[in-house]
Amino acid sequence: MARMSRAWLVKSEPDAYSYDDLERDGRTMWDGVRNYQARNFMRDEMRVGDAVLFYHSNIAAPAVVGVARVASEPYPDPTQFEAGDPHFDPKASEDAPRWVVVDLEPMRRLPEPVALERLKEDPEVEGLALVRRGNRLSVMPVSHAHYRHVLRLGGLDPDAP
DNA sequence: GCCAACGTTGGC
DNA sequence: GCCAACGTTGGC
Repeated sequence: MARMSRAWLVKSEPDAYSYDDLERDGRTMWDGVRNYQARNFMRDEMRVGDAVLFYHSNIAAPAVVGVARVASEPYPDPTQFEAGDPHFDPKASEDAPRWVVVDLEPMRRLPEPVALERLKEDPEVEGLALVRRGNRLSVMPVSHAHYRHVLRLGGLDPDAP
């Protein structure tokens, strides 16, 4: 039996890379993740076809703004090998890569962005890592129930293709 | 292995 | 711009 697809949330500062940018590019390499917990989720659990909530962070009104799709298996993050790159890691080598990426593709923009402020007062999303105090993870798992709820809040039918 | 200092994230 | 909450680093 095929693996059940999973749902995730990724954060991005829109000044650095926004959902608009993802739609413009059509596909992007999700590079620069330098946190072990986030890395482990990507490396060990993210697979092609998984759904991804795309969240804009570090702005006046942080919000989930769209849905993306994991478009590749995890593979070594090339920026870790590039001296001079902001994400260069001198302790990583081609033989022993430390960091991974996946490719992401845009799926649907949410007709109504779902603000963090909105989620924080919603008992339906209790347990969602995003609304836990002090959470700084940039890649986190989202339950199917929470994923579907966020889509509905954003004005999408979770059962529509 | 402890823990203080430091750096980063990200909401506000 | 502030600062709380973390994660990492490095001296010991």
